[in-house]
Parts: sequence; C-alpha cells; structure tokens
Amino acid sequence: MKEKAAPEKAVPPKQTDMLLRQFIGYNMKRAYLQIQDDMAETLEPLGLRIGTFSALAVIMASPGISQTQLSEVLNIKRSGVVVVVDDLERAGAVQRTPVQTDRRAYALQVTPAGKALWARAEQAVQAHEAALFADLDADERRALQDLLVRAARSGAKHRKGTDG
Amino acid sequence: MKEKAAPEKAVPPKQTDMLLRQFIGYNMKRAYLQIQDDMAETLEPLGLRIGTFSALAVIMASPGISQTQLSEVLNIKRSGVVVVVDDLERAGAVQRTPVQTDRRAYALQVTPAGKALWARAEQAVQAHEAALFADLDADERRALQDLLVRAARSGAKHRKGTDG
DNA sequence: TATTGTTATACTCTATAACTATA
DNA sequence: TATAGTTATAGAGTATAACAATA
Repeated sequence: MKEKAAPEKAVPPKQTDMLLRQFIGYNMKRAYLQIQDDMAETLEPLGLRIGTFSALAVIMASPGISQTQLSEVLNIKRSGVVVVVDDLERAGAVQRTPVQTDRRAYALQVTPAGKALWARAEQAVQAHEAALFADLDADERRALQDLLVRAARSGAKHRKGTDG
Repeated sequence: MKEKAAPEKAVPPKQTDMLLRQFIGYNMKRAYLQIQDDMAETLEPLGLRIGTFSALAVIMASPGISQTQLSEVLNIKRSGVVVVVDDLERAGAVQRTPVQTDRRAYALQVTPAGKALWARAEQAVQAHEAALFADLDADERRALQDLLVRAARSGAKHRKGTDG
C-alpha cells in the first residue's frame, strides 16, 4: 500500500522537525492539537463543542455571570459569546435571565438539564484525558498542569502587544 | 472610566474557570493561545507567519523534502502546503526544484536568502520565548518541554479516531 | 490505478464594525 | 457619552473534493 521500492527516502523522519523541537511554542501547539480533535469527538455525542463546554463550565461556576464577563473569562469577543450562548440556550442548558439593576444585561443561569449535562460532560472529559495521558503518572500530570499555568501566567506578564 | 459604583460584582473572578482548570486540555489551550499572538508579532517584521516559519524550519532541516512529506510533518493537508510554499517562494526563501526520478514531485530547497532569514527568525523566536517564559528557570523549561513531548506522544498513541 | 501537486470550495473560530436599547 | 448585547461581515487556518500530469 505504501511500499513503492523505497524511492529515495531523502528525509530521515526523526529529524525533520529538529529545528522546531527547541521551541516551547511548537511543542505546546503539537500537544494541544493532538488532543483537540479527540476532545471534540468526546463532546459531540453530548451535543457540545469545546467552546460551549467551556462556557457551560464557567456559567456553572459563576451563576449570574453576564455575557461580557463571560467573554473576558473565555478570552473571546462579546460577539462570539452570543453564538455560544445561543447554542447552549437552544440546547436547553442555559437561560438568559433579566437583570433588574441593568436592563441591557442578561444574567446567565444553568438549567437543571444543563447541570445534568455538565455532570456527564465533566465525567466524559475526565475519562478522556485519563485515557489520553495514560503514559504520564499522577505526579507528572500535576507537574504539567502547574507548568502550563505558570507558563501562561509568565506569558501574560511579558507580552509585548496589548496589556504589558 | 470603569468605576460605575461597583454594581454587583456577582462573580468572584478568581473562581470563574475553576471547573476548567482541572483539565490539561484547557490549560494547554490557554498557554498556547497566550503565546500565539506574540509569536505572530515577533515573526511579522520578518515577513513570516507561524505556518511559514514552521515550514521553513522543516525544509532547513530536511533539504529536498517533498510537499507531501512536508504536509505529514506539519500535520496539514497537501492543499495547505501549496499556500505555505507559495508564500515562502514568493519571498525568495525557498525553491521548488524538479525531482529527476519523479516528475510529479518537487524537492524543496532553502535559498541562501532563506537561510539568512531562518537565522534571523530562529534568533528572534528564541529571544521571544526567553522573554515570555522568564518566570520559568532552565530546569522548569526543560521539564515543560519534556512533558509536552510526552503528552503529545501519549495522546497520539491513545487516540480513538484515526490511527489508534 | 495510485500519487503529486494544484485549484476551488466550504467550514470553524474569531475579529471588526455598526447598530439598538439601555445606562 | 458609554456600555450590553446583537448582527453582519471578513479573515485565518484548515478540510474536502475534483482535476491534470505522471507513476
């Protein structure tokens, strides 16, 4: 199926991305893309995407949050939040409830159905990650978590562009 | 400018993504997105994007590589490689040279100008990462690198979808 | 028949800008 | 005038599908 008399093999495959392996950004991207598709597949049977899963988690943890606040936590624009919340509302998982003190804003709430959905989704993703990172033991996973959080924090602090 | 009498503060900001922090995927995404924009800004004055930077690195390390091979290393489709190579060729950084043994294929080569460009880009990104991850010491950066590589490898091994 | 590179097209995610209704 | 949510639109990145030239 792929044995065509080995017609050159000009490239030793182990070294092709040698120059990229030195960069944290490259390894981070590889690792993330590796799990992204799998994650989407895990959530699909629950009617969730990565974006709606994340939003649901945040509203679970912060009932009454506004869409603008949600956009800040998720690091996306308010216009993007609309689509995500529309999706969750259509699925019956969250509700836009009026805010008495500010009639422009909505307080987002997770419905009972949404809470049940979250419980299932959280468990599915936990199982998914346990399987995906089976080659790392608990200590290593903790270490990775810690380093990722600190790397993100360090990155945020030393950015050149906006908000230094 | 943003002090409107603190009109509820319904959400304690430290806990909003509490339920997401448990997931490696979430922390990986956060960390990666944190550096992605900065990376793009670092490369822009050199006329490179993350995609063309990566391709240039691979062709540097593997002169004569074909576009199909490049697509495998970069984990993108052949149709996507065309755009990237077009871009690098237009910039005078790489060349499509004919392959005598297979007239369908091109052997990709980095031009002298491309090699000079790579040297500058590599240095710029090294400096960029050194600044961005200043809060991690050398040991911690090595540990992060190692864990990311192993996480990606573990992920690739345990995927459910294609190629188990 | 299968493969290389190519084109055309579509889809996802996100950003920008303009609008409305409130404040 | 500024802000919350909304809409329309556009861009980047990548995917799929079909094609010509070659194997």
